[in-house]
Amino acid sequence: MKRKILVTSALPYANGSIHLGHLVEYIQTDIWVRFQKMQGRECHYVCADDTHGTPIMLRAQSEGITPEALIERVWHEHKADFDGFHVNFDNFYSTNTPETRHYADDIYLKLKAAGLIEIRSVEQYYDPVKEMFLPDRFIKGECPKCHAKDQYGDSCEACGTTYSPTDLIEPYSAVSGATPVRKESGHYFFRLSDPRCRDFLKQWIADPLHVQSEAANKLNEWLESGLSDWDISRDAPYFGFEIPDAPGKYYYVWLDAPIGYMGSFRNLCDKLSAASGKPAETIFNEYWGKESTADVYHFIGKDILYFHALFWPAELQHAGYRTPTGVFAHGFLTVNGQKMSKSRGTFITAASYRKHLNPEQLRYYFAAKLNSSIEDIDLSLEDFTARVNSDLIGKYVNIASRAAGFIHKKFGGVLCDCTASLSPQSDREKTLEIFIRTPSNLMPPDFQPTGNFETPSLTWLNIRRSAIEIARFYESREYGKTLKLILSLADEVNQYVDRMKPWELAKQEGQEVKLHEVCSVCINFFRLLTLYLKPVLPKLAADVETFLNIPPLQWADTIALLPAGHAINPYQHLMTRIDPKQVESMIEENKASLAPAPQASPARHAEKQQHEIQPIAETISIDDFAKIDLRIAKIVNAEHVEGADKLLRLTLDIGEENTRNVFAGIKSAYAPESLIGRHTVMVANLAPRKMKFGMSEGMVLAASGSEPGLFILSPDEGAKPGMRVK
RNA sequence: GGGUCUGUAGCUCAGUUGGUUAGAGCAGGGGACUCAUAAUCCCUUGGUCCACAGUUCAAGUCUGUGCAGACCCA
Repeated sequence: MKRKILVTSALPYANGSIHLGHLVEYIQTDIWVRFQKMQGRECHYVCADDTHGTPIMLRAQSEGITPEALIERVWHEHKADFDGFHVNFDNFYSTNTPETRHYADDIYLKLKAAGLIEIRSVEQYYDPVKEMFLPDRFIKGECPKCHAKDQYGDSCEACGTTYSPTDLIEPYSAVSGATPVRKESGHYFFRLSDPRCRDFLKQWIADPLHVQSEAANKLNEWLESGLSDWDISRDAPYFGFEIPDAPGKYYYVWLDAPIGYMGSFRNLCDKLSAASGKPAETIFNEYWGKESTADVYHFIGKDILYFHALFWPAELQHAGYRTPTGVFAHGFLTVNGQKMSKSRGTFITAASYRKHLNPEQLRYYFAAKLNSSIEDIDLSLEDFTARVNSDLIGKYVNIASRAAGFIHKKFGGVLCDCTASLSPQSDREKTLEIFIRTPSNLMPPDFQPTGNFETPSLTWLNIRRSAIEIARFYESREYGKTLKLILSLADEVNQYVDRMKPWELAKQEGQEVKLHEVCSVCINFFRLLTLYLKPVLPKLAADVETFLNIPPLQWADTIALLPAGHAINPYQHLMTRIDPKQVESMIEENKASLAPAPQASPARHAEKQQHEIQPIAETISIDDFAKIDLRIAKIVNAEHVEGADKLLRLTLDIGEENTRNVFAGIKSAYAPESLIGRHTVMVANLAPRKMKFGMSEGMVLAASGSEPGLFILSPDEGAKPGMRVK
């Protein structure tokens, strides 16, 4: 029976852009999924945007849009990034969907029926101005230990101490600035401390197939120190799902995030059902039902291990679902050996990378660094350039390039029969052939995988026998080892070409047959190397399939040769080298990009990664500043501009006789109607600029950062059009 | 503060249950070649395995204590 596999990557939070740190995980997972599909397995890869929680709610408020509009916009942005990096989800969905709500309610109610939900009163800080309870990260104050100012409510960034927000000295709300007050409220807890949960988790973690050993160490530490109950509710106002039997209480975003895997998959089941005729519910149960024989794997960052390896299996177990087959945690990304940093220009978003460099080259480099452990991986930009150029262009692509010329110039683009030269020659080779055709880990002891491959048939045997090991490395997420092995095969092929010296054969009379054979053999070697690299380099592999004029490569194709007379297409460059200047300009652009909005909301979620603000620009004098004439402007009209993706046409009153016409690139963040009547700030003495849509007579000021979101300024009450800002 | 993980050549990394003289790729040096995107091939110089102490016939590998970095502490 076909092996059935469901794979997930952690859900990106709909409050920020995808960056290179996120991509480690999506690329790691995508490679694994592509490998499984090439093996002919029934594999589904689902993900979704994680859309709930206070940060989303506040961000939408500050942008003057609904949370639904915000998550809709971010979804499209995320989707474009994933497509750009060839991350091929079978379904990329959202947690703010009926399916996710259904399973959240279902799991909650089953846990409640099992007696695992308890209501308890919790005293928390409350913002009396905003009339809302404040999450720890939205309370700031002085660190009780080192007395650093403006620290978050959960831990001090200066001394690293962790504490509770009530320990802060002179706390204030990061939302309104008000002094928070303590207030009690009923919270819903998942009783993880129940012996049923503890006993189940203990045995679940003990199975080395479920989590890596490093992760098990960590999980056992939590188990041994005693599990606490988990607070799964939040008070209104909150953007999320209201708990069915508890008005004004919402599921904490971390409750419905993993359930989003189910929601996304259920949504996919509807599509699969339409194609297969099998009821969606049946398909769903084949993967999530208690008796499921399918595999379910979660790829996650090491920081969110406890959500996926403690809470999640315990929830599933006691709500009557199957538990994950495996939870695979990976490490974090550093750039040039350090945390990603905005000031160093190494906080690189997916969109920024795509502007300057080839996404598949990043896939290759990440794959070369990835293994099955939770160690961090480093993107060393110099090493990245050197390695991609040397491995991919110098070694691998070079093989096609050096064979294709002869095939076209001398043989009309047609291959000859390679059967004779690639069939086993000696008795030893014949033995090896049998081993390859009856997959087994046992190799004849006298077979040395490296050394002197004087015959092409031996090289061919070696390339094919490696399929077993390469597959094993992919399966166990040892991509670095996979690529090392594949590249050693590419070295062997280049050595073969060097020994055969086709450029000499081409000059000799009567050597045409030999030349044809050498080049055709080379193309066959190249075809298999491409097959092995395909999970990592899907786009390049597709280009090679076009070049070789063959159907999409599958793992089973490792046995066959291209037939005699097979015509290939003219060779075109398959990949260009990285110029270090491309990397430099990407870094420079990231350094130069506008300072991000100082968001109190951390973008920490499905994957956390550190944020910094842009460095302050060089000092200017008061006279320099005085040159800029800033005026209060009343927006008397605002409208869409036909044919413009980003612009709104604003009509501004600054007290002059005539109004000003200004084009502002704020369409993504504001509906025109919402702006009419507002006061804002404009640069009144900016040289008029002729644009495609008319003359722009100034500019309005808005804050933005590397994350999505744009925020125009508003003067305090009382400011009148035409007043100077200074 | 407690815990998990990491530290091997200029760079990026392999080093199985302790077992000969610690390996690879890149970079560097020398040579060959010119089909190929200045690619390729052959030869070659690099190491206090973070530090100190210990266990052992034997330690990169095991133990302890430091130092440095990453993450977690619901």
